[in-house]
Amino acid sequence: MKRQLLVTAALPYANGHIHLGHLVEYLQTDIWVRFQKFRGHRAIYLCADDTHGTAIMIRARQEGRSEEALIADMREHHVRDFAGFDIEFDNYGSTNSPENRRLCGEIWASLRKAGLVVERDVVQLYDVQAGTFLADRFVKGTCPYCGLINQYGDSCDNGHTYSPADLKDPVSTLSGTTPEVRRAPHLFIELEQLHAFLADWIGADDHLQSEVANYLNGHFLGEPLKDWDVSRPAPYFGFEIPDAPGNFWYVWFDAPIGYMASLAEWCVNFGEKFDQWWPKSAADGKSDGKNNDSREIHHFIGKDIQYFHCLFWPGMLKTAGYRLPTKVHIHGFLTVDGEKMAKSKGTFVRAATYLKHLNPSYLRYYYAAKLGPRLEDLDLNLDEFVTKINSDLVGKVVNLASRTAKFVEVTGLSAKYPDDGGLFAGAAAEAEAIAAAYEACDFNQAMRRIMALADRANAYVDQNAPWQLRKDPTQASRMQDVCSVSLNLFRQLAVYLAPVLPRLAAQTGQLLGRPIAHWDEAQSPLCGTPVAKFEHMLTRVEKTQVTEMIEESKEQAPAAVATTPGMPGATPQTSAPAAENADSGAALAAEPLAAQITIDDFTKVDLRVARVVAAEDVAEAKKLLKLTLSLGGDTQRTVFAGIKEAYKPEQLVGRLVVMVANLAPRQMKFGLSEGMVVATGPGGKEVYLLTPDSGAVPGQRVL
RNA sequence: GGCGACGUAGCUCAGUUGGUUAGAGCAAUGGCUUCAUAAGCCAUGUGUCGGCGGUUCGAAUCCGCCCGUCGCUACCA
Repeated sequence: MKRQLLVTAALPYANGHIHLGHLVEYLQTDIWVRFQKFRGHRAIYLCADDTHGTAIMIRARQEGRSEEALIADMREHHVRDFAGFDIEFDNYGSTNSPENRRLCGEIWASLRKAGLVVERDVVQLYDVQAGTFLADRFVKGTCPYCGLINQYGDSCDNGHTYSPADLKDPVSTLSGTTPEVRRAPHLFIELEQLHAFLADWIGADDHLQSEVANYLNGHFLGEPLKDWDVSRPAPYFGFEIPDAPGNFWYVWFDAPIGYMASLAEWCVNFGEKFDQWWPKSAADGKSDGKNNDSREIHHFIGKDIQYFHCLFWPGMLKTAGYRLPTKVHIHGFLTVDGEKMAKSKGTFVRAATYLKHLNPSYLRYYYAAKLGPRLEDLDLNLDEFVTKINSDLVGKVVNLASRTAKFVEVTGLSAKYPDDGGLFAGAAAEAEAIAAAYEACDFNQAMRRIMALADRANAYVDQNAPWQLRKDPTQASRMQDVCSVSLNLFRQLAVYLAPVLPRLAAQTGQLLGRPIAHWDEAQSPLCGTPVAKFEHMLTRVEKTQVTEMIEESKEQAPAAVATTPGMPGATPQTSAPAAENADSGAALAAEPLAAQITIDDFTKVDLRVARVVAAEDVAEAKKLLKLTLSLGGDTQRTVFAGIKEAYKPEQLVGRLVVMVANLAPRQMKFGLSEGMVVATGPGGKEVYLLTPDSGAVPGQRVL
């Protein structure tokens, strides 16, 4: 049966550049779609830039240009990066499009009609000077419960949560002014009304990987679903809600609808009908994805945005009467050499930087060789990357052509396919198993099977030694036969690898005078056709190329920090830690200066030099060390400091630190903390204690 | 602390509806070959399948507990 597949990858946010982490998803999806097309199904690969939201608005302001100019610029970068990796979208749209506005309106209307929308006031801080409401992370102030200063608008570092309106001494990080408390109506979707439906959908028909269904059941469906705040008061870069003037749809509302908008655009461009691809559900309302026709909808996303795609999105589609996704395929994050990508280590590599140093086919193959159907993180091991490309692609696959093609440049392939001991037939018989692996997104299994075939083919060449036959003119036809077998086995591999390595498929078509256009071409050998002059198809990777790429990524780090944590459309690692190794504006940009204070304000904080006289691990705590600090004489303080990941207790004993000595004591699970030590850094392993220069003694005040 | 995933050769991983001596690739070692992008072929080794206990005629595979790693979450910073 010929299937019709609508396939999407998550929409990259227009606030950051594409990097190797994103590419896991776009390549995984590209390979899958190419595979489907190659098998003769109708498939389209849709994507778009995700363009709305506060982060874009603020950044555009900072850069002194319009949001439209900003997103147009980023779009250009994204499109170029994707093309550089042979990622072939059928349509690349934007959430800031008329189609999207229209579809948002339509879906919104059905949510209204279904009685899912409720209005409720939200108390928020308003920056009069900037003329905008402040999201929690744009406000800083003092915790109303514990007096901790410099805290975000929703919760303090001591774990108290509160409304931003309760924050003491609030300051807008946008303007440095004191914001006003304003009340604004927000619109919420009562997702709980769809609870039963969602629980059913999540558990049914293989819509989700089992581990995902499991996670959602455990984390969300066990209790009532919370209302979803989908509106933002002006100003906001997005679409104004037609029946709620002055309010805009929250970016996560219009982002997934962007899939549909991209489809709509594609339909216009190619004269297709929208509802042929994204049909309305049956009249009985059973939009459960298991419709009896051959139309399928597949979303590929990262594990960070499961929540939106597996709860809100099905809920919206269901309510609007659209067909639900056939499957949401969820992948893990990328690590490099076993660790989270880090700008400081140069492992946060932009797509464009990679392309300066390395061939995109390498990454396509490497990811394919590592990707499985499950939600697992994928490790890019740089040494393995080099050996795998060289040994698999160059040593095994391409070598098959390069070691035999030139022997038959003159004669072409044998007129009749020779006896190869069943090798070609055997490899042809693998087609379905390999296809099944691709279909299941088990690319690593597909690659393993293909490489096993490559091994057999190389053994054949070795046993039949065409270079020996060549020396004996009476063996000319035998030699041609052997090379014909070898090249046909090679071509078979190129067919199987075509979804992953489209360039290799094209080159093979060139070499053997016949384009590779369909999966089934692995079923029958070429005979009696000419062979072109062999040209190198893929060069070996040198470790130095990889090293240079990493080095350049280190240098580039400061410029690449613009991404905003946790924003919509986020594919993996858009929320990677900010760079902190260079004197760029990154750290400052990540945390703008607090409002001005007077010297009196400052002297309220009594900072003192203290010596660590004892430090012990708090075994049950993940982050805490228990420090005993001496302020000189008999005065000692116990402080629990969240520096466990960064320091070992024995490293600390004896050293001087700076502590906040007049901080209100705080009862913690493990004891009373009587102050805090001063440190900087983003947290986790990257915490840096402050130390006075030598000469300072405990008890001295820091001013 | 809670939830989840994972833990198989030096490395990356495959393998579980329970069934004979546990696999692949890479790396390593020895040999062969020299057509090929210092490519290829053959041979070889290694594993208490994280640990303990249970179910079973039989467990890497099922169950329980424990340990470790990672993620989310809580507490906390």
